[in-house]
Amino acid sequence: MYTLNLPGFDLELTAQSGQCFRFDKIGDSFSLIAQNRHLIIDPISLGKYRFHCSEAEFESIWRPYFDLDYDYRAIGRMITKDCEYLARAYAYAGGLRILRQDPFETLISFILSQRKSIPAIQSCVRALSERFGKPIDENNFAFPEPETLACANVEDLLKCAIGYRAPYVLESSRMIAEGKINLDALNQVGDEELLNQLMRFHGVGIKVANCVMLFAYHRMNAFPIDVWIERVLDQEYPSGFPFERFEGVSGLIQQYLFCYIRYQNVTQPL
DNA sequence: GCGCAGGTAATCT
DNA sequence: AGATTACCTGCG
Repeated sequence: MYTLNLPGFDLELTAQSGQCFRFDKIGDSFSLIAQNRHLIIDPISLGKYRFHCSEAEFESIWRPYFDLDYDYRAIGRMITKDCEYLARAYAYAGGLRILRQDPFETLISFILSQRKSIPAIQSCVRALSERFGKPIDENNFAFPEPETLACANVEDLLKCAIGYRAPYVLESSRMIAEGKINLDALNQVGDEELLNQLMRFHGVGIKVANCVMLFAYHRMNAFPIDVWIERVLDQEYPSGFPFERFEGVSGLIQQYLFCYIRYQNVTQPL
């Protein structure tokens, strides 16, 4: 157990932000499968958390995973009062952190995400892990390796309710297993090249590629545009969003806007 | 039974 | 280039 203060960090918001599909809320606590581990986190009070792991594990694994050393205050200073809508979004979602997730898991998860709700994506990812992943403990399974999915039968994949995305998952896994694309090597390339390389995967378009860039490669300027963000841009920025003003961190802005519009939709649905 | 949910690729014009 | 359409599956 390791309890500490992490001022400004909002675990609940981060867990339900849609960037990661392996959080479960159990009572007041959160269960997470990542890094080939299973982690329980108890919120104690505002900005204070108890991690069910050693201090050493927290510092070496989870502090980087939760991106706790990135300076999120800098972007807060960029969002001034004249930003109006964005300032409100930031007031709500400023505690969000961009997780540093595994590229393969992120790639496959977002290939699955098309035409699916978040709960449906979660259940698909869990099914894939239970069927093809390495057991971590009695009830929890790591996300499968590319080599395992590359050898899977289509029927077994279809049992995970992934439907027409099965060939996408299979082919992408094969490309990686065969070394046609090296996901680790992509850490070294620039944003534009990374986008192009990711879009070589069948089933990966501009939106999914940007999600992988932001959530797995921590490219803070990647700006995924889905139906929700499209609505925000249409309704709140009819004359265009000032991307130049947030050059380098527009992906974070996207996350604030995304969480805020979804929150509004939950609390006061149309 | 029908329409839609955090899209993509193929196939039009 | 831009618009249209089919597509697995689960849920209301």
